[in-house]
Amino acid sequence: MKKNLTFVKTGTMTSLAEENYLKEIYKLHEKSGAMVSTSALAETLQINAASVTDFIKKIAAKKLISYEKSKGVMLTERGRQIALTIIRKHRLWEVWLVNNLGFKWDEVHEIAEQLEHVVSDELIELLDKHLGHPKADPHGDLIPDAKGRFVKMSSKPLSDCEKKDKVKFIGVAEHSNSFLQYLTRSDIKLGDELLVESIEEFDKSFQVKINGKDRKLLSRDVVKNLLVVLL
Amino acid sequence: MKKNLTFVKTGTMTSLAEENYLKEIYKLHEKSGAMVSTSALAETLQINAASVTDFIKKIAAKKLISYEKSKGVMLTERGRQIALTIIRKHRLWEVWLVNNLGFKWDEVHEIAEQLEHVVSDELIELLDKHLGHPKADPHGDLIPDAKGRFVKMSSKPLSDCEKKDKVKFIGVAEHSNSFLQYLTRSDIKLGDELLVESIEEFDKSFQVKINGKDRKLLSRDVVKNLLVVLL
DNA sequence: ATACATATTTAGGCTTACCTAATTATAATT
DNA sequence: AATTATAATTAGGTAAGCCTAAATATGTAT
Repeated sequence: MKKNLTFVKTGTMTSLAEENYLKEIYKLHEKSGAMVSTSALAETLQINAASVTDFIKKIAAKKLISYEKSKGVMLTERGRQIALTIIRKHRLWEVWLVNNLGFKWDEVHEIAEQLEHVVSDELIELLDKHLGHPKADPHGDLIPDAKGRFVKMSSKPLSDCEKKDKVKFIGVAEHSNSFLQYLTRSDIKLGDELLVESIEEFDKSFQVKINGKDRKLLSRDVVKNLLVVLL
Repeated sequence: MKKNLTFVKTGTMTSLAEENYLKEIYKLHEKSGAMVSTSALAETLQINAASVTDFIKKIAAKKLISYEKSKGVMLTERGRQIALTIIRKHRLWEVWLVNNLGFKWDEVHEIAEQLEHVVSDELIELLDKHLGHPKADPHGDLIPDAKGRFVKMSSKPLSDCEKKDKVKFIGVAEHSNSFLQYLTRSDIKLGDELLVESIEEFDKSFQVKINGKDRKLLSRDVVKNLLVVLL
């Protein structure tokens, strides 16, 4: 069998491009709950909308997504399973990069985007074992198991909390480096305990006490993106 | 800047195909010491010779190799540095796969062939550190440092040894799974001490004592592919 | 309901990295 | 030196994934 040095895998295999499309469709669907539009996909993938239309027609023909012309796309069960496999790999690699190699949580995304495409079931299961079967990545995003199942956690944005609520910070809704770096600079880490001391009516900013020590003022944009569970 | 989901990197970047060509040219040159022929490259890369001719013209134009029509190719210094970077990454990943994840030495090549193309200088240096700056991979192949330098070891095939020589087995010249698995089954491991007890004149097979315990008969094909250093 | 803006698709092209078949070099043999 | 075998190259294609520009839907505001 001939090799293919460009990683455009043949036959029943999923190509790099396919994997990325499916992953982004999954993530966009998670956010909106609705069908995913061509333009939304084009935006996150940084690919021309016309090219996206082309491509989704191809993967629709492969039954990885269902496609209604001019209306958007949805993953089929097969497409969803592939997407979840990629997400599982991405998040496991992120755990490894942070916990074992010493990267910071705002440095791992790009590298994990490459590692997530490495093909080897045995590798990913051994990696999972090596890491101690983590349930979440360094940003608090849940890691699906080998069958694509999550341990569903009922977190909500801190912005949905009320005065006097005591919560645990378990994830971020926004993954931009600038936000992650803001949190690092502010010394706010996953697992921290937050007590809502007051909410400013005018701008909806939160005064919180962190781990019973530091008091901090968090803007609306910040509290909307901190995912917490009530304690 | 637009992304490229197919990993055909643009501009000054090296594409996957380029990296593989450069790596194989390096390895073939190491073996033969001479210019690398189109057909030899076609053979190891499992790519049609006509395609190879095409491709080497492209990377010659980029000054990664020097190419003399119908005579073969050689790496330029720049090409050599890229090849060594890929080899460094490949071997570091192999160490990780075997030492940290528990793979066997005959199971890691394919996976490392994928991992070697992940692009991140910081990743590879942290991996190197994490592994304790290993000097060789699980097959005894030396790992170049970040600048492409080797700690040159003067090993030779066991077949070049004489009766009564006491040597240490430090690498393999042949990397096929069947050979690696043969060694595993025969319980011959890197680091073992071998004493040449006798050499059969007729078929050049070796009678050796391993670690002062087991006595084994090794065929000419085997002893030619065991790399050793005199003790 | 019509007009306008925005989103989507169609049509036609391009590049990378491959292929086969045909041609031309090079090397080996008589 | 001429023949033959082998290796290398040229010529002409292909598929995957992208692009731009033009055409067509869809949704919104009047």
